[in-house]
Amino acid sequence: MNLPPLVQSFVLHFGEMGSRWGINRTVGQIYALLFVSPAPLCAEEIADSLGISRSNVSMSLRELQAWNLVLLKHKPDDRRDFFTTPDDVWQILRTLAEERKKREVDPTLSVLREILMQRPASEAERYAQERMGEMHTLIEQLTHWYEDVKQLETERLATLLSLGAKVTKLLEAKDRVISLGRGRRPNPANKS
Amino acid sequence: MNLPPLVQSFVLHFGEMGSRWGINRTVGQIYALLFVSPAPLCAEEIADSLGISRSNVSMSLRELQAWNLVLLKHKPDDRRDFFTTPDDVWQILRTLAEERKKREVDPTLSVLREILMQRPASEAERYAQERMGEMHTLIEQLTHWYEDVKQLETERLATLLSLGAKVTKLLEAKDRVISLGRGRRPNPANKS
DNA sequence: TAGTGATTTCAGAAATTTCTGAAATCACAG
DNA sequence: CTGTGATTTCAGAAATTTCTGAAATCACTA
Repeated sequence: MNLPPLVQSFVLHFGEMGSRWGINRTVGQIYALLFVSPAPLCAEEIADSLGISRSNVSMSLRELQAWNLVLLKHKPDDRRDFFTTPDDVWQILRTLAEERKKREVDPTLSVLREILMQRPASEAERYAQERMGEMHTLIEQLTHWYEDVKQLETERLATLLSLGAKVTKLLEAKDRVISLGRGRRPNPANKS
Repeated sequence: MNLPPLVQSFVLHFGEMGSRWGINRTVGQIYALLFVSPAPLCAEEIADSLGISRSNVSMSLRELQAWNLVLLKHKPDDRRDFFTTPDDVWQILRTLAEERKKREVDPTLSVLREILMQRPASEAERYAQERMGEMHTLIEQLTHWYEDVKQLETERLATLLSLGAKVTKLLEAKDRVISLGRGRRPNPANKS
């Protein structure tokens, strides 16, 4: 591996991290390298910088493309493909969330739904279904929230983040106002 | 594997999923099995149900304990250990979030901070640091938000979830009230 | 159409992870 | 102590994943 020390630490860490997620070491390293490179890199440059085979780079880039995590660029009068990551880290976060949901959450929800449709043939199955129902409900709540907030513009999203738990204070305040103004009982869980 | 069909589907799916995360197939399967079992199971029962070796069960349970994902129970006059998962799925979610943060986010933050302390020795390093700074800022924002909302009682958390993006509406309303009442300009990003 | 360089594919090699059975350890009862 | 059963450890076997080099494919030019 032939990189400036700071970049190398970063790349190595992402390699480690990669294996702790589902993606493998090389994929993590390539992503990290692209992320901190000022200009797009071609496959050969990546292979040289990381000291890995050209074919490994090809396969790993394919993987990153499947995750929508890299952008393909071209230089005039150069047939080679060049790769980068998006500039905006918020955009990267969104992509990551979306892809992980697609790969991890959606299949689980669909398996759960499938199982919950069936009729339990024993007390053991009845109880198992009950538990899966609880899990299903929780995941649905989380994904609904996600589908909702992912629509927000980045600025609003950042605002929401920075408020954190303090929004609950607002909720209380709002409930007071409403109940005061219209004589209704507060019901913070009401969706509409 | 010797399980009721519904349970088996669930267990197999979690095994698959496990490998897509960092944990391995067996660990995922054991967790799934415990989750849907009405009563705590001992190691031997797990080994039999899943058709895996006793020693594999032992190592996998150790792994699950390291994740704080299982509870140890004892029956009177029985020396064996029995295992379950917590009843409350929200509690499970909290544990999962906490442990993943500990293993994935915290080490990354610490590597980033370390690198950002250093003085760049070249333009390439300078740019790389800039990018890592962006990443660091984003992750800090996310973890601050997390540290904040994880304190909430489950009921409030659920309320917050169900509101989703609608809280931004409230923020706008609040800003109007404040600016009206006190003659201040709205500043939704203001933390205090 | 032949030639050139970039890229991909893929069979097998290398590395890593997972799993097992046998032995060791442990905890307790008699 | 000694025996019994539960549990853990760990070296190596088995399985899986990752990586490579050689060959194939592709895209484009002359």
